[in-house]
Amino acid sequence: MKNFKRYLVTSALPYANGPIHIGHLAGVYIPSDIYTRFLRMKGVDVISVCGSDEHGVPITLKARKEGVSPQEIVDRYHTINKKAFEDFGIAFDIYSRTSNKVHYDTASEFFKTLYDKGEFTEKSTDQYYDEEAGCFLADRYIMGTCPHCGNENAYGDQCEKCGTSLSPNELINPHSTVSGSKPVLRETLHWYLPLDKYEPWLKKWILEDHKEWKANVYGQCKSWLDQGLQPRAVSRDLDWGVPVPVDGAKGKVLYVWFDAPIGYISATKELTPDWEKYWKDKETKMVHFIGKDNIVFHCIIFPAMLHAEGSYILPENVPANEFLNLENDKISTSRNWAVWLHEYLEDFPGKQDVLRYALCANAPETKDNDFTWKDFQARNNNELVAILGNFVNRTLVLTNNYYDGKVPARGKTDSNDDAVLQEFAKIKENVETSLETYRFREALKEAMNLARLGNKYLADAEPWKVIKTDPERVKTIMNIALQITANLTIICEPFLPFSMTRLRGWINLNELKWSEAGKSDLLKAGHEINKPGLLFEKIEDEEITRQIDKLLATKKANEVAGAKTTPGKNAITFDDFSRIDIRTATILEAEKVPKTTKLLKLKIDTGLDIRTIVSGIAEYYEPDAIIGKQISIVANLEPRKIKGIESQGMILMAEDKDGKLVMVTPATKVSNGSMIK
RNA sequence: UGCGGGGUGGAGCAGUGGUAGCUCGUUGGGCUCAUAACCCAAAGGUCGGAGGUUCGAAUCCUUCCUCCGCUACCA
Repeated sequence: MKNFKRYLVTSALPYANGPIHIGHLAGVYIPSDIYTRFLRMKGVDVISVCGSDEHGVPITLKARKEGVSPQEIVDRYHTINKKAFEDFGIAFDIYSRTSNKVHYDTASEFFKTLYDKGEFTEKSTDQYYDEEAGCFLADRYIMGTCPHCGNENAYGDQCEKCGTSLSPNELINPHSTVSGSKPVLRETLHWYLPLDKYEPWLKKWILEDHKEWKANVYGQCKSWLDQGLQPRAVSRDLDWGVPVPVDGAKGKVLYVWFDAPIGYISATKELTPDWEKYWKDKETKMVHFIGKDNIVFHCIIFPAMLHAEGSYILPENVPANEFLNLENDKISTSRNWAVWLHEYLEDFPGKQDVLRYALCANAPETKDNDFTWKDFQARNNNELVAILGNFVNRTLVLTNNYYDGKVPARGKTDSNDDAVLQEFAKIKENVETSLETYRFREALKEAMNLARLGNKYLADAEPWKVIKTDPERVKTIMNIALQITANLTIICEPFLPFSMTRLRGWINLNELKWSEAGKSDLLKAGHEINKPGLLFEKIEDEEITRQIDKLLATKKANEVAGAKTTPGKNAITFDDFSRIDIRTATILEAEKVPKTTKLLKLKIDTGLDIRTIVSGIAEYYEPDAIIGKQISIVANLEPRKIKGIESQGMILMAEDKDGKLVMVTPATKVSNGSMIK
């Protein structure tokens, strides 16, 4: 493995439109923090940079909704998030932001360099413009009727009802979700980064030179590269962001994904005048910690930008994590389905390490994982308290009881003692190897093995028994137990910095370098220790129940909030209405359409005829259960082929606020083909 | 539809060709210094299904099922 002179660790810039939750922590910031702390302890030159990502459309929309300026929004969340990181001991050297001047200058200059080198291509396109709001609309902010399934709430990029991907101009009756008005097409000029041009270079750099990247990262990159890269726009029509530094580019800003990663550079600039040695010296190892949604940006687009610019180094590794779920459900900011850092600390003051431990032990390193409060409790009670806390406690209590808090001298060791002492170095080695290969879960488990070793040692040596027959021997035993404790303060420091600080206080030990780990004379004979407290406390069921109740309350609140009925539609004439042929019918046969989750193929009696209708209700109705049911249908809807089956009409369903579909059935049985009017 | 990542004892994970491991939980025993914590032992898996390659497969190939992503900058 290549030896580097210094390290540059970056952590994904959190988007400043909401607070930080446990998913962010588990996916990005805990691993990056452990990694950074480990490197610092090794005494290598390392800086860790992060900051708020403060541009982009969602922030402007949030601002518009609240009637404040975008700056106010980002100020709010920048402050909250910066504090949350500090509170959890996430040890960035700098937590910057992309709305500050250094960043504007850096991003602007970066763009200018590429522009001057002729790296960009320019292209004019027609895009939807919202005249009322005075802005261009991203695909996502246009809604309309899906041309395929008739869903009236299809987005400009995709219809969630039938799953087809769309482009905004396919939508029938498009309207802006910003103002509600009908958008118009307007021509606009943008700059593109020709990713296709860098494709061969990227292929070699990733697929050949970085086979060691994590499977999820490498696979994702390979998939993109194999499919062929397209030029990507680097500018947007928006008044919030870094202005495009080119004449005639008024009203245009750098697209967020272009400016955000440059935030790493500007943060470094803000931190140190020596920033260039971290970014431009081949002796620097750069590592990006991110979540899986960011893989493409950090592995393909940003490296392509850096490569095009020419003077920058590239990331050595991009250890992306998968996602963390919460109690079996996706974490969601908008649905408030999350554990927010600031709220956690209100409920569990001083227990940062417990969360750090639980999240690291259960980090989504290879696949999505689930965070449950029960698991959190078990990790705390069965591992932190029972194994680590307990070992420390029994060692310190015994030392205080037997030797009045003075470290006893070690006498002659027996073979078991020697075996234990030799384990130190092995454990240190294991932790180190795991950390260097970004396997944090494993590293943590290895670190805990030191405490396990300690417990076993005490159980085997039984000092509380031996003290009655051979007090000299006990001095050796306790000396060794204390050396294990001292080693713990080093080995566990990257993972549990708050607790290890307390532990060092109890044994009167300064923070030691990583290289001291593995030694068996960290505490000299006669060294005095203090009265210990409890390193970790048991978490009772009631506290866990309270958290779960809190989440259940959120779920309820969401349902109430979601209960808002869809806004009414524009008036139509009676003539419009009478053109629709709605009538009753009875289901004769029903079967699932193979290889689909939602579709049922139904044979129905409409009174006029027997016909086939394909309907997306399979998630709510079992085929067998609905045979014989009377329903309402639109009989004169243009036939459509769905999954190769011609569907002749549509079944009327009432859609509940949670998306649940319910049949519209006549209150009492009527003859098939009865008109509904 | 396609592509990427998963599917291993009750839970969470490791294991990429050679007798299936770890942590937690469970059961039994031991110990009593310790926050009923600790130590020992045991039970528990035909490694998502099917087919194939091989002397031999969780591990390679084919196919199917299933979860999560790639599509709302939400890590």
